[in-house]
Formats: sequence, structure tokens, C-alpha cells
Amino acid sequence: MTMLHIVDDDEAIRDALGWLFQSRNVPVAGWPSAEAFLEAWRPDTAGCLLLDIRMEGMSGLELFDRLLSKGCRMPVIFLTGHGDVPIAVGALKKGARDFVEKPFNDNELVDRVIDALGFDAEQREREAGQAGLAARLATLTQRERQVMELVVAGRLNKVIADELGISMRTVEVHRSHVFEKMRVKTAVELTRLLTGAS
Amino acid sequence: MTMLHIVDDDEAIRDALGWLFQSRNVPVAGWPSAEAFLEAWRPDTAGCLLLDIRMEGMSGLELFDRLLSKGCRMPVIFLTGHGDVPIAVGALKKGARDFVEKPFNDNELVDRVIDALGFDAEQREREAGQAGLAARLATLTQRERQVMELVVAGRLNKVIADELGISMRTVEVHRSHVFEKMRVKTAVELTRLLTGAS
DNA sequence: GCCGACTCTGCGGATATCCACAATAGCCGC
DNA sequence: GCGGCTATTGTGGATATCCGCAGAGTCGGC
Repeated sequence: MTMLHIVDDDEAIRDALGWLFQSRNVPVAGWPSAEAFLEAWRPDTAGCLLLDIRMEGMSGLELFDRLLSKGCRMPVIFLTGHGDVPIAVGALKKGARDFVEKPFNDNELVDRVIDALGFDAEQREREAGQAGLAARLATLTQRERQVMELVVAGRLNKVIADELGISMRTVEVHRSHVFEKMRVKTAVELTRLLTGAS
Repeated sequence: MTMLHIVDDDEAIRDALGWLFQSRNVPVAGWPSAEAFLEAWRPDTAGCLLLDIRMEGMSGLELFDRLLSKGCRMPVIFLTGHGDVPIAVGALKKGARDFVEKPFNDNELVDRVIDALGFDAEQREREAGQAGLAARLATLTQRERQVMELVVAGRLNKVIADELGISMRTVEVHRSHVFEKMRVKTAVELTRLLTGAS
């Protein structure tokens, strides 16, 4: 599942890159056009992207833009023979991980791809944690969410009761439901969970 | 204090850029060489940097490296007439904010400089807050710091007492000293303070 | 040697939090 | 209408936290 996706309309280059990476034990998938990859892309597509800039049809840059607007966070490395400073600067400022001109150094490129794959794996791990958190948050009712926010803001139960215009007892009930659903035992743990601390 | 620092060995360009920015109400300081700016730079120098790449003596890139190693976090915009993709990519990956080729569009450059100045101001505000926090942390004794860490980890006083091999009462004393010194009233507030939450 | 810190501890009481048991009420779907 | 979910509140008790009052031991500086 996690692999390097090479998008280039030149089959010879795809093959050469495929050989290079497979010889280094990096799994590879080749795509003959931006359209083909865009069509196949799913939010759970993992790994990293090696994009040629100039291709028949959709360019690598446009593919990058389309992927970004779909919420894709995979690291992208651009590969081009026709380098141009404004293009490189624009791509990097949009979040591309690297921008490499041909001819490139094989070892360097492989290292950068491996770095990018590691980054993607870590990022997905973080996001998986966040997804579990989001799932638990989704089980809270409105009222529980309100109470939770005030608890995490450091308010005492009696203050929360005042602010929401309900009794302290009710706050306690909601509070304990929040703790149960979020699987924590103290307000501090809940705070760490929501603020994303170690 | 906060201003645009233009480093370029060509006096005509410094003057032209000076005029451009001053006409837009952006305060400017001109420096005839990387060495001159490096000499004058202090950790509290605020604003942003507009660096020419190719200069007599130290290059803009080398100045950038030297500033980074001194802990400078000012946003840097490179300006060059002799663009080169690997150089631009390297600069951006090291953290440069932008890389602009001459001839440039006046309005765009001014906008980017203004953005960068705003970014620097926000960054300094954040760091000022962190500095105040660090100062308060420095007033804690060893024991207080230990207790604080366990409190922020969500442990109950009795557990902290066990782990440190002291009585609960002593933990309470340290705990209240921590709250006092850190100027918070609850463990949750302390947690937010240390984990850098909103 | 005295003074100021830091550390440690106990007692007792005021608050706050946690929780089981119990009950009322509105809303929604089967 | 009945059952389930949500929101609400109360009583009462077990724990935990917050604090003032009191005392004691160590260590380093003047």
C-alpha cells in the first residue's frame, strides 16, 4: 500500500526510475499520466509522489493543485528537466517536499524519497490517532461538548453550572459522561488529549 | 526597530528599493554587505530581510546560514538576477520565506515584505510569551518542578506522593507553590500553559 | 551562630470532585 | 404507546483538593 508513485508520460523514464527504486527495495507504482493517477487516487493512498512537471495533458503542477484541493497530504517531489525558478519557488511554497532537476544524483533522489515515505508514514500515524479522537468526540452530545469545553478551559463545576444556567449536579453528570466517552480519568488528561500534548 | 533590512552591495539598488518601500510606508535600513549586517545583527533585531544572493565578499546564502546558526528567525526573502533552481530550492528548504528573481513586480514584492513583517511581529509576540513562561519556570525549585511534571501528567496527589516517596501534605505544599509561581489556579490551566494551548 | 531558602510532616476544616441511587420530562422511532 | 436517548435535578456519602496554623531538619551565606 505504501509506495512511491511515479507519474511521468515517458515510459522509458518510468521504467528507469522503477528499476532504480526497486533495486533499493522501494516499492513503486508507475502512472502514465496525471489524469490516470488523479483518477486512481483515494484518501487512503499512502506513500509519496514523484511528479514530472511537463507532460501531455495535465501537468504535474496542476495534478499537485488538484490533489491539494482534494485534501491529499502525500509528500510530493517534483522532477523536471526544464527547471524554472518561479515554478520551483511556487511549488515549494505550496508545500511540495522537493524540486529536483534532471539530471539528478540517484543516491540523493533515493534518500529523499525514503525520507518522504517515512514522513508520510509518521503523518498517517498521527492522523490515525486524531481520527480515533474525532470518533470519540463525535459520540458526545451537544451539552456534553459544551461542558467539556469549559472543563478544558479550566473552569470549576460551579462556574460551568452558572455559565450554562444548570445545576452543579447536572454538570457533574455530563462531565463524567465526557470522561467515560473520551476514556480519561482526569480533566488534565482530557486537556492533554484535546491540545495534542505528548 | 521593526523594519525591512536590505542587504545588497549595489548602492543604486539599495536606493531604488529604499524609495519603493518608503513610499509604501515600510521603514527600511540598507546594508552594503553581508558582513556589515552580520556584525550589526542582534537577537532582538526585528523585521525581515531582503537579501541579494550575489555580492562581493560573503554571499546572501552564506549570510543566511550564519544567521540561522546564530538563532536568527527573521523571515528572509532572497532577491537575485541570476536565478538557479537548486539554489532556490535549497534556500526555501532551509526556511527562506521567498526567492524572487529580478526583474520583479513592485507590488508583489511589497506585499510579500509586508506579510513577512507581520509574520515576524506575530512570531516575536509568541516568543515573548514563551520567555515570560521560561522566567516563571526558572523560579521553581527542583522538587517543585518534579511535582509540577507529575501534576501535568494527570497524576493525583496521592500517586505523586507515592512516586516521590513523600507525604501527600508535602505534595500539596509544593503543588500550591507551583500554582502560585506559575500564576494559575487549576491543574488544567497549568497544563494548557505548558503544552502551549490557546 | 543566625538567617533565609528549601524540604518535609501533621492536624483540621472548607471546597470540590466522583459516584450510586432515584426520579422527572421531552423527543424520536418502531 | 413503549423503549431508548438526552437533559435535568436531588440526596448523601466517599475521595480529593485547597489552605492556614505549627513545627522541624538541612544547607549555605554573612
